[in-house]
Amino acid sequence: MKKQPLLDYINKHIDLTVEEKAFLTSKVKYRKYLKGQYIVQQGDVCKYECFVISGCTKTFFVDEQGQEHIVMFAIEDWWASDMGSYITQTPADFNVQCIENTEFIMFSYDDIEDLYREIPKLERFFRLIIERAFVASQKRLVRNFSLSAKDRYLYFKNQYPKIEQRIPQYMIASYLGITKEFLSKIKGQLLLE
Amino acid sequence: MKKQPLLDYINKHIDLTVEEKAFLTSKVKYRKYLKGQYIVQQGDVCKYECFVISGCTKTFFVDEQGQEHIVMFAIEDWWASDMGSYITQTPADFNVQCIENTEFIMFSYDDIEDLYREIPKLERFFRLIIERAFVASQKRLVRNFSLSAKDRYLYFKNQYPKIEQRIPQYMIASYLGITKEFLSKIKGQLLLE
DNA sequence: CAATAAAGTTAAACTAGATTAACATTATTT
DNA sequence: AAATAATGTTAATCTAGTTTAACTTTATTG
Repeated sequence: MKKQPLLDYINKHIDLTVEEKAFLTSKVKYRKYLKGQYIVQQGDVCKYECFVISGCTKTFFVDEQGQEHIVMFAIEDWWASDMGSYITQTPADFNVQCIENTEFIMFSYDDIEDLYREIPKLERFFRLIIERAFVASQKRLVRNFSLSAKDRYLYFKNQYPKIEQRIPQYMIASYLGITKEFLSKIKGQLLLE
Repeated sequence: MKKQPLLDYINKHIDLTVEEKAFLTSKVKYRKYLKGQYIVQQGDVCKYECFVISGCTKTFFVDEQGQEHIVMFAIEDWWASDMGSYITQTPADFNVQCIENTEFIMFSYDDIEDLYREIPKLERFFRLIIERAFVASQKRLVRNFSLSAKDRYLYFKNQYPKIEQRIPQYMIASYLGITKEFLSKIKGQLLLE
């Protein structure tokens, strides 16, 4: 069943009964998007938290100078959304776009409170997930302050070898907060070492 | 009662019964620290999530070159800890130090699961708190990528006027990810505008 | 398979912010 | 009130990373 990967993932954090699993799967929806399609657009209200079954997304925003900044990537077993927009139901700061054909399980804002009511354990589940996401975000902040562009690249390469392989280099540069030209230079330097 | 500010704060997010409030207050501890004292030290395991009743803390880490980087400040109604260390009970990346005499309500790691068991609503409470913290962290990441040092300073000044007033300038520079000399220059430039 | 678009490279000129170091001001302690 | 420590300023020099622009390589499409 298409929703199985979500159940497996949840199962790592909390135990659900058969009935709870049934209720959960009845309340979330499976959907496929094509490469290039948007899940959320800057300015729209984000209606879904999306669990990635397969494929890959980028979350980015476009600044006043028209420059694109990639905030995160999401692959299998990650979450994609503009959480700020989702939790407050206000216009999104970010875009979420599929950079491969991507399958999701989507948690609608309209249904999530029903889910929490029927399955209070999900509060714990999402607390655990978001705790980890917060910690990762803090650590990334720290790396951006304390590491050079080269070291940030090496960290990324080492930490997410799978992601590095399937994503164009200019997007990695954007994620690292540097220009594609400079990343190209860094890679050149690393080859000579 | 010293723990009242915590109850008021929690009350903004969830409703607790009289018994729940009693249980909660029995399980958390009030404590005062002096300016300069540490709540967590880099390398130690973080045992507490600390709610600030009064005073101010800085969360920072020291990099390999011995440079201090301030990750966040916490004043009244904020939380201070190394959440990464707390949730995984592994050595902390960060220090949390009081930069004023500071009063806390402390949630011990050893008691928190009891609290969740007795008061499941607290799972929701902490989920809501951490969602917001995560969103704030993401937005800060974005500002660091897309704004100049000057604009980051102006944002900080505008967003946290109370914090700016009570904290030495060199700490603000550290929080913004710039040197104290450069912040001084920025402030000089702003006076001429 | 030719044509076009997308992605990556190279190098010169430039800039935001760091570094260093000397000095000024403000708190704190004795 | 003098002495010391903490904080803040100024200016010259330096550097990591940007910008611009021309070019190359790799994918995609008609």
